[in-house]
Amino acid sequence: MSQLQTLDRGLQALEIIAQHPSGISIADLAVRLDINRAIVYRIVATLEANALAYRRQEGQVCLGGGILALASRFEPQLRSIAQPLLRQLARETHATAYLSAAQGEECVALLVAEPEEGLLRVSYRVGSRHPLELGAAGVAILSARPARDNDADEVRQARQDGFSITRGQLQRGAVGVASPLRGAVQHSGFEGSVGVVALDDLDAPAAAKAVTACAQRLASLIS
Amino acid sequence: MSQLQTLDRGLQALEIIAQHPSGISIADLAVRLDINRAIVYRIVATLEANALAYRRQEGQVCLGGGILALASRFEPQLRSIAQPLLRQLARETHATAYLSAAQGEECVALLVAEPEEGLLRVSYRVGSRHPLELGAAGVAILSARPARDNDADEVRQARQDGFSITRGQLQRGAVGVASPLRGAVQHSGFEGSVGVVALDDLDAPAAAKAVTACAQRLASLIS
DNA sequence: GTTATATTTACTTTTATTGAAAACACATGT
DNA sequence: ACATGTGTTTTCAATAAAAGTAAATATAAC
Repeated sequence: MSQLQTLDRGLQALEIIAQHPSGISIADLAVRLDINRAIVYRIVATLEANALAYRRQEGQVCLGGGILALASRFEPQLRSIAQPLLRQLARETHATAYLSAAQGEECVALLVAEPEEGLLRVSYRVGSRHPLELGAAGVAILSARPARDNDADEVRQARQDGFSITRGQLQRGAVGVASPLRGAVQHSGFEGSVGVVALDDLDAPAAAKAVTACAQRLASLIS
Repeated sequence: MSQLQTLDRGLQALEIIAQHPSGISIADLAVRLDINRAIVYRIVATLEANALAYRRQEGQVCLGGGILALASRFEPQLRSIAQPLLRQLARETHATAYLSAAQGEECVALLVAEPEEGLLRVSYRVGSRHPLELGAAGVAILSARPARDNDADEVRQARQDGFSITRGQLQRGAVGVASPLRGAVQHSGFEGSVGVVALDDLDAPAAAKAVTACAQRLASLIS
């Protein structure tokens, strides 16, 4: 399964540019990518031609508006419906709430809402990926699939309970609770779960209740 | 100003994938890009590795969650504040409302809100680009810059009025009204404008009033 | 003016990419 | 079991594309 170096570098560059809201210089970009400056000029020119980057007067390279054009094609209805529910869930549980989806063999965080209060909070970045087997979100998704012989115990348990709880799988000292989106959505091929993540102080039973309720609510809204 | 073919093809592929919410087959993608299937496999593999695409069981290539990770870095506060204002503006004027920004020498549509009612509506796609000199949005942005000798008449006029009106510059039979974001935002290096676009039946004076009010409101909110 | 820095261009070397073909996997039907 | 078709991966030689160096050209800073 070979990949394309040039494309990969370009996408990495895009990622780095995105990490710098006020822009990054070509020179710095070259350092971060560990490649020749001349190459970076060509990469940026190509990104620019596709509206994914642009340059300020000072020469800083910034993320371009084209990225919104792409993102706006991504489940827009889902986002606008889910975001307020997640905010509410974050408030209720005093924890970081998220919506994740299965993509291939991985679990990707699509939307995140952080609680307003609280000194410490576990931040879970949009776009984070990890294997489906790891973490509450992925386990919840697996538990919504038909039972298989090689299912992990956690998955079986989650299938019974309607939600999954994992501790420290993705991050030491973090607890995650998640519940899958069931019903009509599933049949459309979308596999997702709603969950929260917090430090060990999470009131797990209460969170489980809130999370499953939120998942059911969301599933019914998008059916 | 040379570009990189491989990167360009990859980005084109991404764009095409985004246009197909339910996914597109590798074969179709190869046809659309007019390149060998084997290459497309490599492109998709690379996009996949960067979470910008993923494949369903049936093999359809879909837009990946990584795109949200990138987009979430793009002026998130701006978007959440501006979107409701635009919706309101669209309702008031019965026209398609938008927020645009200057990126290099081009004007890019960042956010769009379409009026709910109305049979015909001019749709303006997020991510659309055109020269700053063309269209109400770009003219409005230029009018917020310091006066220059080679400014077009439209720009001078807009600088006086506080808003710009153009007819049929981007699309025959379409009228655009836009007003620049002034104040603190400007000094942060962001150059933007709020506007509406509609068919010739637009009540231009009323729209101009609503648009300038919206621009001022938005500018004050994000200062 | 000088110096420094950023950007583009020119050009050679190298190598990643291409594209065709073949091998492979995996269904579906005969 | 065998053929047929589709989708996917791999192999491999030819080549175009990209890399990287250096030089040329801006552009700004002093």
